[in-house]
Amino acid sequence: MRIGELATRSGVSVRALRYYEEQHLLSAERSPSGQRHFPESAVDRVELIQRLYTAGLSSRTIVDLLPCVVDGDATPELLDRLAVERDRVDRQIADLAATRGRLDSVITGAAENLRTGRSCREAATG
Amino acid sequence: MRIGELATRSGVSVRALRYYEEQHLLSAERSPSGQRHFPESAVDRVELIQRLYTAGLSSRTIVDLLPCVVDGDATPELLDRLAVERDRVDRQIADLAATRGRLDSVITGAAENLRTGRSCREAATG
DNA sequence: CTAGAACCTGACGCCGACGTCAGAGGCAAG
DNA sequence: CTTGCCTCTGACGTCGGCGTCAGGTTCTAG
Repeated sequence: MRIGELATRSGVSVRALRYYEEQHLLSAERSPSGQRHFPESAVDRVELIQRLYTAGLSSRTIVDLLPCVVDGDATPELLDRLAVERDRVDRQIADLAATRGRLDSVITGAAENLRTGRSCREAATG
Repeated sequence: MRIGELATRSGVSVRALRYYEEQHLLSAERSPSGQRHFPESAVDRVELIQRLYTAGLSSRTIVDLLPCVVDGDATPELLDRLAVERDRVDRQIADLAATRGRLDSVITGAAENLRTGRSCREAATG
């Protein structure tokens, strides 16, 4: 498929796809006129890339790990880097969970204050 | 305390602290000579700010929500924004958990391939 | 054949959370 | 007094993941 279709199907911009190719995250056949042609599998691959991006991995890291993630093909060194990233994601999740808890208790408390018709500040001074 | 001490105690750079003040995330008394002086409570506050940053909130959002988070003082509108952010964090956690699972199974699979002394690629071609 | 959509390659713009450098005070110790 | 560290205010630099514009080619529908 051409780049426009891949863009709509994977939900990312055409510009982003070109960027991914530039970063060697994605490869494409070229038609004689120079247009990119992607296989069906590119849709999944782009979604995977997005997933890794949102997990905080950089292009550099992703390009190193992708062969391993896609093919299951790894060296001990790659395995290490994968474990490092997984652990980072673990810490990130724990951190977010703590923040979520904090936000939640703030929401609960503030909602309670609203319901009882007074803020903590007012409660303190009055 | 002065800015250097706050920096070492909260684990962020002096530059970052000045930036936080500039963004109205932090306020400081000034000595006659212009040096900032922070109360003890600033340490916790900086850690809270860091927590919210790493949860993906922007300075703009944090500055709006901080009074609420710190004082429990909220309007219905603020409560909405808090809930929006909490839900975003929820989705982020779910997303990360999925990615973590993916990474983990890749690691397991690749480790298995290494242990059995062959890659998937080799397994496919031989 | 032609209009318009889709595609191409540069190349500059952007944004946020700082890093970093410059140049100039301030402050405790010997 | 001076040495040396801390602090100050600008102000420009950075980096990553694109957005966006320019100027040109290519594909497709009528």
